[in-house]
Amino acid sequence: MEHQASQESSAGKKISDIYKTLSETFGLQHWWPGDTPFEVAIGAILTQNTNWGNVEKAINNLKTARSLNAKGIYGMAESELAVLIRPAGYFNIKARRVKSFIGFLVEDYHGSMEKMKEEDLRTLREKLLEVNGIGPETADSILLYALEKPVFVIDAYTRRVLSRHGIMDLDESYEVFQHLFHSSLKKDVKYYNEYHALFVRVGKLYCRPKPLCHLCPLKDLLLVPIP
DNA sequence: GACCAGGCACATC
DNA sequence: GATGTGCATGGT
Repeated sequence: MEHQASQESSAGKKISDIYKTLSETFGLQHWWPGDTPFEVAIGAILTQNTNWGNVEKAINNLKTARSLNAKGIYGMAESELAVLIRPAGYFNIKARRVKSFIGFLVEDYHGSMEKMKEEDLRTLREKLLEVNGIGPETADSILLYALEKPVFVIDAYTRRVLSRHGIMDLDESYEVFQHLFHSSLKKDVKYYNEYHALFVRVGKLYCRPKPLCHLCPLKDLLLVPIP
């Protein structure tokens, strides 16, 4: 028990150190790109396993069609939506997922992200996870970036960075990764927002499947040999 | 042409 | 519970 606690706090310190180095290196990230909570939520679904540049094209198509709102998408055929979001890839799957989310938004919150924001956090997260096409990362992205709830988002880059530092196993569960952040850091929306954005920034540059650790600003914090 | 991208659901063992 | 597979466009 004592051993576990000291392990956890040492991992916790590394979590704080990594944030410090990343923020000093890269500065503010200004995430999430999106004009409204609704746009951020749709973007969270569209960006699943997809480059953000492609998502922007899809979002722009929705804007041009004056359909980037709950009513617009609710009244649209799934096939029509698929055509608009085509650049985001997996367009048939994502059209269904966006439709599922809109259905939930309309039925439970009258189509209002403001109303959704008033929901109890734990309840809302569970309900989001029930929606087809919304898994833990998408749910938490919506909670943090659209609704400003203090929930840490775990993504592929976060997993890779932590596993390469020997802090976590790559295939550890989402919840275990998330718990490490929740237990180590002050529960603060701006902090969580910035930290996750920094993971994506450093990950894109240096922590891809083929890593460039020798160039990474985190290399001095590595406690394991550089691959 | 290969590799990668801010995942998820579903089938199967 | 672990592991494998389909989904698809567009940039490097």
